[in-house]
Amino acid sequence: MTTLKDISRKLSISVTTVSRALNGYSDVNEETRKRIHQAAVELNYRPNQFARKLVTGRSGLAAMVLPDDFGITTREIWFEILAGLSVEFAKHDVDFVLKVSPTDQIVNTYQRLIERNAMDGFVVIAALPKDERVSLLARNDVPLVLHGRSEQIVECPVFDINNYELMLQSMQHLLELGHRRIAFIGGPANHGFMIDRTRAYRAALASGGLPFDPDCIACGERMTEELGMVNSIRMCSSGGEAPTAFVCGNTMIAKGIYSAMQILGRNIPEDVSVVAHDDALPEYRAVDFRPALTVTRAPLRDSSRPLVDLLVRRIRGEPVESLTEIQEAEFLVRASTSSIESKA
Amino acid sequence: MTTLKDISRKLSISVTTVSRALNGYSDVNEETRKRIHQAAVELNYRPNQFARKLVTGRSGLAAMVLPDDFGITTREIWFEILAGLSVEFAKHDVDFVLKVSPTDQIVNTYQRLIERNAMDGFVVIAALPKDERVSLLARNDVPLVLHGRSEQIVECPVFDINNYELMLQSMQHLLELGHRRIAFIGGPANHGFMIDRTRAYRAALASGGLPFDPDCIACGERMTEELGMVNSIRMCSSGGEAPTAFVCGNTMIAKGIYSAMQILGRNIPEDVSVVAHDDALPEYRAVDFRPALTVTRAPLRDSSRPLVDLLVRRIRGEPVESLTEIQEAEFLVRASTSSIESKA
DNA sequence: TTATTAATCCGAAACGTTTCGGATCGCCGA
DNA sequence: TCGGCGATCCGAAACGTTTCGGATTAATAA
Repeated sequence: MTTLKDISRKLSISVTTVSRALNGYSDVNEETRKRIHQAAVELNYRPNQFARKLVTGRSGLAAMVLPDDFGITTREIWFEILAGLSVEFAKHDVDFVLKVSPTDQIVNTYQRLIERNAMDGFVVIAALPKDERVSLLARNDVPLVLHGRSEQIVECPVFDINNYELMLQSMQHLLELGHRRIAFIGGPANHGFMIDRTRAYRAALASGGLPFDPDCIACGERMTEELGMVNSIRMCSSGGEAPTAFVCGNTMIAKGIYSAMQILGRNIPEDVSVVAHDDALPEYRAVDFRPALTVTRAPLRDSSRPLVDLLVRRIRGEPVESLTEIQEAEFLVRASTSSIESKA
Repeated sequence: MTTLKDISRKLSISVTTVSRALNGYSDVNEETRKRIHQAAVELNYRPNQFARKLVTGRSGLAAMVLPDDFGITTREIWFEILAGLSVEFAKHDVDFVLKVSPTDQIVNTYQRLIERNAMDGFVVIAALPKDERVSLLARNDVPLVLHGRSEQIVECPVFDINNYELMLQSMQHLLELGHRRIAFIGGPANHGFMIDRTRAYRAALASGGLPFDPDCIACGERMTEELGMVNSIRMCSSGGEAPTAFVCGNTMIAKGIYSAMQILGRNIPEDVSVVAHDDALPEYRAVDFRPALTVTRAPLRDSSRPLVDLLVRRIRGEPVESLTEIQEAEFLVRASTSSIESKA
């Protein structure tokens, strides 16, 4: 392993100057800088990040800790997120460490990690409105980036999609098509994104002069096909008036609804319209649904980069105020929605 | 952050002694050791692993690098492996870093990691008979543990299941039931486990006095439902004699065969028997197949612990000879296999 | 009594960086 | 001639450990 001292010796230049040359300081002659760089590549020099950490305090390590029961989502989605983060972090020369912890031990795990003081920062996914992880990290002044907004006033970078707006779009689309009874099958009620979407759902109903019916909204810890299937069947076969349209928290839920409607003998879009939010894996293409699914789209895959960028910039010391990014979803009208009139 | 010096100051004991006390050296009085330990917990001391690395050379970091196209398996399986490794490594106080790399860049990624000299070791999954990753790591003297045996003579710990034996068991079971035409639908032909299983497949055929028919064996890069479906249909509907039994590389392939047989109107186990190797996720329970699937079982989940143990021991300097672990699979006879006579 | 030994302890160097606070030198303007 | 300045360079300290090679003391053996 070659060190600064090796270069220094070879060139008869002080270690200080070698260090400063390699780190791009201005007080080194352009000519010597060149010689130093050349020697560095010749000797295949790689800075020792541990020595560096000792003096700068930065380790080049970032972590994510996730619950061993997968929390709100599935193995596949987690993997997608992990893989994305890993490659994005690598671009900034930071190593991504993965911690998996029993769900009831998550906060302890964070606590230990903070005490060890080895990570430059954390990415926290699916923030709750009041999130213990977030407050713990913030309290200890360790950088984090949040996916999903948190109610807590906390000084940290945030990346999120505009959940309020995308729900509004879906609803307006359905309202314009003449739907008067629109159901919403979403995700875990306590999560930020669900709160936003629910708010938008109610706002849209109100703007359309429609009442809010608790029977037309369903939440569930896991946003699965099953959730969509079970709840759409319930809504369609209970005593009340059946919905003519469904808005789904994701495409799996939509898939469940597709199956349910087939079972019930109702056609999409003639009898019921379906809209979903699509943040799904590349394989689960909403466009491959039959009929093709109308969606608001904001692929999960696209969130790794902004998340990592924000965290890295935070670690570098950029002021937090500049580190918020809210992404708008695309709205893609396809074949799963149609005007209510066509039913008659 | 509290350091050795803080404890040293508080107790008026030299840093040296504090360090030695905490590391369990014998040349420190039992009484002072107690005082030091107590002070350490009072001050919430956590050793700085970076400083430690600088002098011992060990960082407490282990890594795995995997291809961004998932290689032979799926997101779900990778996640299962990652999660298992993460929790097992945590038990040894090592952080698990995940690297995802474009498939054609894998070796470069390793190269860079080796040069940076930051990882204590690597876990390498699905070893090829001649594996560039393995030889690269071995050549540079960096510890690794192998899942799956490699043909290369290489000094490294290995964990594997006994692929030869489990295939033999499945085949003997089918032979005893009177099957004479047995197909094998497996995985990627170049992988160690497939080589072993194919060898056992042929050996079993030979021991039963049966010919080897290339039409009765199918390999595929990805061990998916589709692979099982497509190949079993092909084997059953081509000109030749249809197999009366299938041995499958995993349970997904078996699932594909189940679907295929349903399409073809053949019953399991009356018309065809099916055996699979089951290393699957907890949810894909072979026992839930209808009819329940006969399997050789060795859950993937159970491999994290031995893998991590072996690697950690290697890093600690144990001699490699003692670091091989071959696990036998269970053989679970269920309802998907039956005697060939029952067909008549 | 003296040499030896065992039990404890410690000073200082080393690991590979970064950075603070100068030092040197040539040149310019006054 | 001299003070000052800009451009380059460097020594030394610091980060928090571990470890080598003793030092000290008291007990034991000769």
